[in-house]
Amino acid sequence: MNKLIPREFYMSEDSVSVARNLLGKLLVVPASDGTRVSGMIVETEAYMGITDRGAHSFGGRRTARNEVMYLEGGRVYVFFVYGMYYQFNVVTGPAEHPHAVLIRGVEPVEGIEIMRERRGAMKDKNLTSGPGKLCIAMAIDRDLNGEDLLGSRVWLEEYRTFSDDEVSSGPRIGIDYAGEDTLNPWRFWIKDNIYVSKKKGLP
DNA sequence: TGTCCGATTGGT
DNA sequence: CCAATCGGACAG
Repeated sequence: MNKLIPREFYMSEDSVSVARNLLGKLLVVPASDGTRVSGMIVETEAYMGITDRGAHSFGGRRTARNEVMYLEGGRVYVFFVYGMYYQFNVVTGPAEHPHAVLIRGVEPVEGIEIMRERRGAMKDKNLTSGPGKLCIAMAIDRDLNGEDLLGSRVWLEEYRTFSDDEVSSGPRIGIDYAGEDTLNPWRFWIKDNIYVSKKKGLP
């Protein structure tokens, strides 16, 4: 067990497939005392580089914020948004190929008590069911930006796999400004899992 | 330097 | 439905 995901997994240029295959992987971010805090990935979105109007790297945009998107696959891209939330991404593909996969939901596996403390008086179903929520629960912030997923501060492990009939896909969330790219089915999630983020207004 | 707005969330 | 809350991107 505890099988580390190797570099090759992240190096694929097919970021949509990587997003699909990240489902079921275990995201591990040890607490400061070394305690394992982890969650199984249940929802992802692919951001497809310079041709994707929804991506920070659209049009070749390259700034201090998104610089790590241009590194080789297997790096962590963390950014801050809405004045209060962080978002955790996995960089994919070779260097100078600024694709990434946003992790939008995880199911708590280890260290759930620590997650509860970090999230305050929230019901368990709200601990990690959204990209901002899981960053709070797993103590992911700006400090992890650029970190290597083959290092010792944050990494992914094999955990379990899901067949295609257990997985759904559809348009990404919160990118209404992306024009013709808004409707691309680049979001993936595990059917019926309660840690998939809830879109406002849906059951 | 000034303005606009966001890969969200939680409460009304 | 909407406020919170502030850094990044870009215009000037």
